[in-house]
Amino acid sequence: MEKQKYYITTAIAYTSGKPHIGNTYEAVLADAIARYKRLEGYDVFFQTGTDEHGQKIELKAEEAGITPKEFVDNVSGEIKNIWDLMNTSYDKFIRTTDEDHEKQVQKIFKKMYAKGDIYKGHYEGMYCTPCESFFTESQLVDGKCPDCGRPCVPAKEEAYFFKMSKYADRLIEHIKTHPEFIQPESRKNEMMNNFLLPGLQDLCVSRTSFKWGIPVDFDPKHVVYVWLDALTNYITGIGYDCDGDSTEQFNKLWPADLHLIGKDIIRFHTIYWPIFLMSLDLPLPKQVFGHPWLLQGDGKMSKSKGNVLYADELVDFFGVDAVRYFVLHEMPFENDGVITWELMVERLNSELANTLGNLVNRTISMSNKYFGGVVENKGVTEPVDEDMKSFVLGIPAKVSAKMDKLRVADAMTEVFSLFKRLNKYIDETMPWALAKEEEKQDRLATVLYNLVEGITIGAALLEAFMPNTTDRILAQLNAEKRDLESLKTFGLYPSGNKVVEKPEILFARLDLKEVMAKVEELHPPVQEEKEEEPGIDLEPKAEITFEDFEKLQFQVGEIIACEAVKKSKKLLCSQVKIGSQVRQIVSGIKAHYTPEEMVGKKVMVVTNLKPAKLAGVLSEGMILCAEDAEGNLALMTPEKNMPAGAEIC
RNA sequence: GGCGAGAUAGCUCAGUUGGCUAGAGCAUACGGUUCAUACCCGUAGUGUCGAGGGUUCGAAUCCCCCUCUCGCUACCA
Repeated sequence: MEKQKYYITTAIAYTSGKPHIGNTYEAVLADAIARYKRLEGYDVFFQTGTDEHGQKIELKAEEAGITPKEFVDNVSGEIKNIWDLMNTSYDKFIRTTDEDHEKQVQKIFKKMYAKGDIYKGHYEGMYCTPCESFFTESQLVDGKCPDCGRPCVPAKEEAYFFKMSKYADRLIEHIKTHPEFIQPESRKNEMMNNFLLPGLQDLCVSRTSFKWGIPVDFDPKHVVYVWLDALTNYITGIGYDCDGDSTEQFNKLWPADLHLIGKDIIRFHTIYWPIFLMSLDLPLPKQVFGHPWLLQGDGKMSKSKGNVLYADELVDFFGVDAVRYFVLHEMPFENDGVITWELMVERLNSELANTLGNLVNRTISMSNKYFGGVVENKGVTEPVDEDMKSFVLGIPAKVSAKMDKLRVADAMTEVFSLFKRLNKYIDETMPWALAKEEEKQDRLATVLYNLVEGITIGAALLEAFMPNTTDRILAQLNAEKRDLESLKTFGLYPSGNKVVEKPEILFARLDLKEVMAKVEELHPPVQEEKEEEPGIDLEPKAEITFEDFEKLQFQVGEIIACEAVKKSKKLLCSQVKIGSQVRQIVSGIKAHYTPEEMVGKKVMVVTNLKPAKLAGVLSEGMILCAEDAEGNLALMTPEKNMPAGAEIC
């Protein structure tokens, strides 16, 4: 019988810099699923890769003084190295700069245009370069990008648009009739309620403001929108051709069984991507899983805080399989996971070193001590054996059930419960006591045989998560790798085999204090932030004349009262004394200042701004703030005491 | 403001269609054991199951209301 196919993908990684452990997690998770499916007998195709176009990369390359291609070659190589270091078993590593991909994207664009799904229009609005996104004026946060908080620049482009609304009903229907399509389910509601049901906007799918992208071949001043470019990797990577000349591989693999992505890009994968596919008359992927993020304990990972964890560094500390274990185990299904040095050391010691490593070690030691390493099934069983055996034989089904639901962390926990059961079996049978009695030698041999067999089964189940560890255990036991089918039988370890003489330590225990000391050395606490504070470069706005500037009126205002705006999450409403009058000003700074803090402050106010209503509250001016790259705000206050109303000029 | 998810042991969480004295892991304490990487095994816990009300013979579970947290989204001059 021909094997059933299973096509799994990760999101392709954006080549703007080195991926941290949170990004690496996705590749490891996909790898665990891919490996498990292979164990189950599927013909698995696992694709990952890098997303390499866009203005952000064009700018980064310019900063680095190299061409965009050189830049992405470097970063893509680095990402591939990390994926390899983590032992991910991808079948294809696609790059969006691959020639065949680029060609195909151009053809796809043309086909959508010919079909009338893409039309030419104009786009006017504010543009955020890092996010590659247009926003309307009203969407901006203090003139900044609502997604990343960085500055936006006004832009008007001739642009191509995709008629999203044309397929919206079909997509809604599909989501309703395929409850498994979007995982976890809570994400489904968000997409439906926020985007689909209110009505989809047409999507701008081309850019003219930069060059580093795939040109629209019939209108070369446009490049294809990066998301249209990136999403299609899932089909171009396996040989899609939109002229109907797709490869056999494509016909076999598509539709994908699982797109594994971060929860932040669910929208692109469950709305835009399916609609693009509909436009191409292709079936939709069976499932999109938006996994949660892996965060570091002391706040979000951030390069400026110096607390970013990278896979290669963690591997230096703990080894590849331990790192795979951490990221897979600490990641729950729906909520973000947290990873800390303390937690990693704790997991390593208690689970990997104590439960698993020590079990293998003591079993091999006893085999050598009592029988010179020869493991023989003498068939002297006792009632306690049955309970252990049925427990061990029950685990594969449990693991399988968890994996079917993509509960990888839970699946791993099941495997470790097997090892715990074997430790208990040792206590139940007390081999050291049997060893002292001449007539119990055959019983002792049977017990040790059962242990070796049990460990062999556990090791086989570990393969998807920690492939190296599986190999190392089996090598020490002189055992063959088992397929899942053979795990239904207890006793397949060849009786009379000899285990290794000296057990190898699988996972060495680590001392938390020593680890922390080393970490400190590598990452000196960044107290003197001021020392090397990186400046922030903004997109330059168009030059204005002095007359333009003179139109603005800035004055010192004293906040005499302040309260939160009831109906809003971000707004504070302040009464600001300016000269003899009091103005009411609403500002989006609730996340940074409490109303109490605001009162008494002297701040910089734009006083001749046209009044407007925010969340139904009148605002007669604007309080000015400075904002850093992470969105932290600081009120602008006069350096010396100045009276309310003083002009700022 | 809209939509959604959640609040259970010190910590992280499980609790399927309402049903026997509410569970697991980690951490803690005590006991056992010595083959092993000072390891393993066992025992013990503590819970107003967020607050209040209701339905029911019976509610962590269903309904109402309140408080708080989180996600997405809108607004954020």
